[in-house]
This record gives sequence, C-alpha cells and structure tokens, in this order.
Amino acid sequence: MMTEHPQRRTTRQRTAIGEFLAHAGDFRTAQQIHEQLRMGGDRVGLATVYRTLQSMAEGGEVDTVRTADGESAYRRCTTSGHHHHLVCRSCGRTEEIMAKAVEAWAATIAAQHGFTDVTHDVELYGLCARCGATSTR
Amino acid sequence: MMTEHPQRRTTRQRTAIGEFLAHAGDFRTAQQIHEQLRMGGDRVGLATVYRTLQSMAEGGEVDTVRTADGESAYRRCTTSGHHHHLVCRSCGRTEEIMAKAVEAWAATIAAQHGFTDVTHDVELYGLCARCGATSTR
DNA sequence: GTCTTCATGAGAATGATTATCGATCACAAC
DNA sequence: GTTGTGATCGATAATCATTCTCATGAAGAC
Repeated sequence: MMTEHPQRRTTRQRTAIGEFLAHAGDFRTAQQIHEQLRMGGDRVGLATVYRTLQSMAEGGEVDTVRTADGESAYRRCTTSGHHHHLVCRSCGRTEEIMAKAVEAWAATIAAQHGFTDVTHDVELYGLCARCGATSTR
Repeated sequence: MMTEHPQRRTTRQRTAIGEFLAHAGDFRTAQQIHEQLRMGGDRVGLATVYRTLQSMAEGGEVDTVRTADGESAYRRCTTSGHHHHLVCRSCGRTEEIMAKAVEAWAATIAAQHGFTDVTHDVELYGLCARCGATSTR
C-alpha cells in the first residue's frame, strides 16, 4: 500500500545522477550529465544515465524539455506539481513559472473544441537580463 | 521587384511537397511525406523532403511541432501569423488556436524576470470528441 | 539553344537514444 | 557475516531521424 516503487534500488550511479541534478541549476542533457559525471570521477555508463533519467521522469522527480535540436534535457524539479519554464536560450538559466491563468485558458480552449483529457506544453524562451546585453542572437 | 526569394526555383519536387501538404489536413513528419509521395508515384528524395520542409518552415509557409518521440512534424499553415495548436493525441487532428491572452501573459512573465527577445512554445494535447469516446489513453 | 547556378538524390555520415546480455551489486533472509 | 536472487550496470551494437556529400540534372537568364 505504500510501496510505490516495488523494486527500486539505491545504487551508486543513481545517487550520483540525483546529486548532480541537485547541484546543476538548469537543464542538462543526458549526454552532458554523462560527460560531467565522468569528468568528476564518477564512473557511470551512458545507458545508465538514460535509464535513470527516464525512470526519474516517470516518477515526476525531474522535468523534461526538448532543446531546439530535439535533444531531451532534464532538471530536478524544485517546484512540485505542474509548472512551466522560462529558459534563457543563451546561457540555459531557467526559471520555473506557475500560472493558473494559463491552466484555465488551456482548459477552456480544450472544452470549446470538444477535447478531453488535455495536457499542455508551455515553454518560454528568451534572453535573460545578463545575456540580453551582449547577445547577437 | 517581386522576387522575394532571390534564388528559389520552382521544381517538380517542391510543387509536389507543397500540394501534398495542402491536402493533408494535419501534421506529417518528413518521413511520412516522403513515403506517401513515393507511394503516390512522385519520385522525391528524402533529403529533398527535409530540405524543402526546412526552407518552407523558414519562410513561414509551414508550422512545425515536435512529436512525443522527438520527430519534427510539419503542416501547411492555414492561419497566417502566430498561433498555437490543439492536437488530438489519438488521431492527430489539429485545431489552430489564437490567443492574445497567452501572448500577453508570456510577455508579462518574461518582463518580470528580466528576459528579452522572448518566444514561446504552446501546444495543447488531448483527445478530440470522436476519439475521447473510445480511447483507453 | 547555351550557360550559369541552384536543386536533386542515392548513399554515407552523424549523433542521440535504445536494446543486448553477461557481469555485478543491492538487499533481504539466514 | 554469508548467501541467494533478481534488479542493475555498462560496453557496445543496433536504430532511426536528420544532415552531409558531390556528381548529375534542371531552371531561369540571355
């Protein structure tokens, strides 16, 4: 009744990935995580990184977004529950955003068109204050 | 005086892809377009499909979205200008949506966080009225 | 028709993600 | 501490969408 993850073991690798994400503030791709863990001395296989991130995403422990070129990037959620992101397209800094207004809007629109079981995907991209000053886009 | 695209030739292949998109109502991936053109007797290379879609996307002639597994899908815009989509995750039917409210919201949020040059990505996914009745998700 | 230049396409290359599968390790029971 | 068992790991091969290469073909200008 309380075992949500019947068989989920605590391994060195999973711990390492979890801690890495806890420190990294913003989104990282599986490849980046793999490389940086290696450089940090943690010996973790690439396949394991992918597997772990996937299961963490299923469990709602991390957020997932797609980068412009189609790669998946992951981030430890700091806000529980549903939220969106404002990502700097230059430095990757990310702000988590909650907006009831958008949720309500989405629900309304969906209903108007007869859609049910609706989810949505809302991401904002821009240049953060620091990058905006120097960027050439 | 009227050549908006200095060097953009009208070829059999580009015409075929354009017409295909005009008929297809919803989003199609490059692979699908390629396969279906072939089956329809049009001899078009896969690379050409990708190239053409890319240039059409740049020119704002088609919309682009990412499917759940990271593939790009394209659709002939029926609405000019900026808009969003409401996509049925079962049958792929798509509705184009315009929402000033969301635009305004995005701009406001961005400004609050000091972000500039902001774009956004808003897609709604659900089950359309027809699919909703039978689907098991 | 001729010429110049862009477009095409078959196949190779790239790069992220997933699958394979024997070796290894976590952890509960003894 | 030992042991048994099954989940997990990881090196590498396999997949698969997308991009690149470059010789050949076709559009448009004259």
